[in-house]
Amino acid sequence: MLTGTNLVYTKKFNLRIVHEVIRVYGPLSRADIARHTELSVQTVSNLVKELLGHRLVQEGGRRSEGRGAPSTSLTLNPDGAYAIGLDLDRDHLTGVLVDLAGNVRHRMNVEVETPSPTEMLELMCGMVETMATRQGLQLNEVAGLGLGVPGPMHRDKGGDGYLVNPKAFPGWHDIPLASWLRERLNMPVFLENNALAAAVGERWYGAGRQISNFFYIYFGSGLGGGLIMNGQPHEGFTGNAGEIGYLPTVLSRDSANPLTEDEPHVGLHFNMPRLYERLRRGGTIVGSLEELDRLVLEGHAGMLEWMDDASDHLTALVLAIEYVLDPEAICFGGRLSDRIVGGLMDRVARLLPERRPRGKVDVPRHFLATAGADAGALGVATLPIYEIFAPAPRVLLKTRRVTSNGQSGRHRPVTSL
Amino acid sequence: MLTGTNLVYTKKFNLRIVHEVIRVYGPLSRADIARHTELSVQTVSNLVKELLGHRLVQEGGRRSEGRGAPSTSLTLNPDGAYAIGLDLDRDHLTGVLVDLAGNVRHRMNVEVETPSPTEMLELMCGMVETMATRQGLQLNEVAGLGLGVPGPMHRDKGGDGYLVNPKAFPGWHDIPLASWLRERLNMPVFLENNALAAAVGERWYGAGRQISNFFYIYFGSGLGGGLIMNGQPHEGFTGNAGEIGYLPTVLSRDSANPLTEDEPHVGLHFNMPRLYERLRRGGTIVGSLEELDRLVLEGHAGMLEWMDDASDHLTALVLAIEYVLDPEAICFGGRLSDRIVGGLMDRVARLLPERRPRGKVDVPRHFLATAGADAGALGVATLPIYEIFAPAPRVLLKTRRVTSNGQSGRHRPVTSL
DNA sequence: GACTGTTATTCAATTCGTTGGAATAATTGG
DNA sequence: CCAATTATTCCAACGAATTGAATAACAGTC
Repeated sequence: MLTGTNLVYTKKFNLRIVHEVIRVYGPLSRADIARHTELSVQTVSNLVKELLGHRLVQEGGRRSEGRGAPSTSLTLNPDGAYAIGLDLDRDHLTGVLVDLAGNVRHRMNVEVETPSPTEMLELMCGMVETMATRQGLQLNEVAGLGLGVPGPMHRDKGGDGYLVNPKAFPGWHDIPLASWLRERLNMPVFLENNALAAAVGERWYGAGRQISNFFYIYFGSGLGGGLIMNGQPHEGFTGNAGEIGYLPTVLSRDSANPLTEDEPHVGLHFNMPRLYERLRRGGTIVGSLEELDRLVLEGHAGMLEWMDDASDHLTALVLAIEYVLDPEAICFGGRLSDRIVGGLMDRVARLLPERRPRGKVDVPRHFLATAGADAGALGVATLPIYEIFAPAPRVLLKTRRVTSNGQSGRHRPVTSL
Repeated sequence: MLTGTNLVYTKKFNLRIVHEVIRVYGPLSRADIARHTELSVQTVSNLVKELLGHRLVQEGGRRSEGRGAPSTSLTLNPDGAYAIGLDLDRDHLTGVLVDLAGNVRHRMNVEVETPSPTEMLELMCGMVETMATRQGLQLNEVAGLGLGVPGPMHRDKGGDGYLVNPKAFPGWHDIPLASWLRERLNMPVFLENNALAAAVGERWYGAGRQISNFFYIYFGSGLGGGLIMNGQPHEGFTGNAGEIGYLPTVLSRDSANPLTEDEPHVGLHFNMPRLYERLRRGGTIVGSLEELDRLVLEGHAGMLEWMDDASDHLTALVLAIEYVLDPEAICFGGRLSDRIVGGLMDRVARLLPERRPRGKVDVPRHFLATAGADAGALGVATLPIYEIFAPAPRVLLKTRRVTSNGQSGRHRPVTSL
């Protein structure tokens, strides 16, 4: 826990910092990097040479600005590493293969319905192998696999996560999906709440690159949330931080509505099957997110009504987040279309001022996620990348705890920063 | 922001780690420290020698366990450093002088009533000088001054905090109290929300030493909260993280109780002046926290009724904290007596199970703060100590940003780890 | 009581990444 | 064409952690 450090770890960290600075602010020259990192130019030169050797960065053309020697610009090499992300939800499995620059090189999508764990394992392995093959990669050339699941989840001692969602995934209790996949694919596997994964993706490739404290409100087939603090994903003690969907609708019992079994928590208002049912009662038969988007575009009354109701609850959640966490920003995204998410954001923005108990001067700003509907899959795909490259403070410490990804013996790490 | 590091910072950090390990797990031998920190025994020996030179640690007797050479035990030297904390609230100003081991060596308390900023400045400087003199210290031998104020607050560009509380502190708008004190006393000054300060105190000296993720619910003359994440205090983007008192009582508007101007946020149920008024309406005249404690001891019906009401709202807040943050524990403390806080905790523990929407397996545990009624003052006093000794990840980085404490030119730092 | 294995601590030499200064190269501005 | 400026690399040096050896002190065993 309270471990020291030494110059070996210093180098590991500085390598990651140089990589990170290029990723976030690039293209950059060696001198630029030195200014950003406050490292000496000599040190930067050495570190860059090493990154070039690993083919993680590449030299661009020489560019001269003002007088002085022209600088050689450095950018990340997109083909420096690949990772695969699988986003599992109650109705679908989406897979993406991304490169180091965050480009989605391949994408697959399958509709599913209450699959059994073993069926799902086969489906997942098939997807991973198919996408790797398409990219012309051996499995051991893939940096790792990220797997996003709808929360809540449970973590065992080794840090591996298990689904805890008896309603959407009956028969999945205590299924060690991550271990299975590691065994089969022989690569690092990261199982994570898809909301937090989406937040990591936004932090890594989206608007979150410049924001180190934000909350991500994730609209999947339910409502989830992920938390980035000090630039790092925050899982919480049991891995369920940000599970705002489970907050009771009515916080105090002495209010006039008593708690009913039917409507206990906010998330139910964002449950897609329930929304379909609600629309069906109004005479509109839909069953997919695309159709919902079309309804909004057409100005469907029942759908707009739902958005009003939903944003009312959403406003409450935003308030809770504001006061408990005081983040710099709140990001809205997920699998719902940008039109729907944007509509909810507009409504929340209108409701918020009158709901804040007293005039706050500094309020977090809201922004729409940049990743679009594949935010979840892209997010989990970044988890292996993040593990390898992120300049987390942890990298500096000697703590050699067993990581949760637990790469088994045979896997040769793609890179060893 | 994304700065590198080098071996100078490595040493600074390792020095702090050794100090911290002794503080938390001590007394420890050099060999013990090496095992904890994963540093080599030689490195530890060198670092300990340096700490001994600074008189920050001291050698105890030699102790032999089993075979082998006996080890010399090391403990912190309580007199290695002193700091002063002032806890300001609407009705009082409490000051403590603490040593490095967290012992309160001197304590002062003054009742106040809507003081002007200049009056308060004089009062504070007087307290600081009095306590320093009693301890036989020059002002420049004090590591620093921590100042706790009831939130919310506002931070300027330089990181200095300003009170934003027009009701309890009229005429204090835009008063740079921290700068004034720095100017007058010529020592580092840290202005912080007293709830967060109490959390830091609990983390540093109390049960929080072993817990690195917890939320501190602070009962002052209002309701506040402080957040420790990854062992570090979390201020939030505007310095107001944890201000749970400002959450609306009823989260969703479509509930049967509409929002009234009179009862908008949860904190009002924990507002002491309002509690006094409530008891007065019931025929009981009290005006201090000690009297409230006595009422509970005597089983006063109105007071017990308030505790029932209050814990109902508290339960809601605990739920919000559980789901947004997922901390390891929640700490209850502040200026209310342990009897009252304990009573509230008991009631919350009874209410919680039936209010959680569905069966959670891992729930944060609750514990009573160890510091007692002076938690706030003790907490702020630890802020300067924390700044000097805490092995925060930041210490490892080259970022030489202007710190918020902003020690001016003349002050010679007590120690330079 | 001498011997052996174990543990704590320090001394001396080594290692390794960062650093500072000097050197080289390329470009702009006058 | 020359001076100033900027980017980059070569080289020697520094400093902190590390490794290995040495010393010391103790418990248990024969």
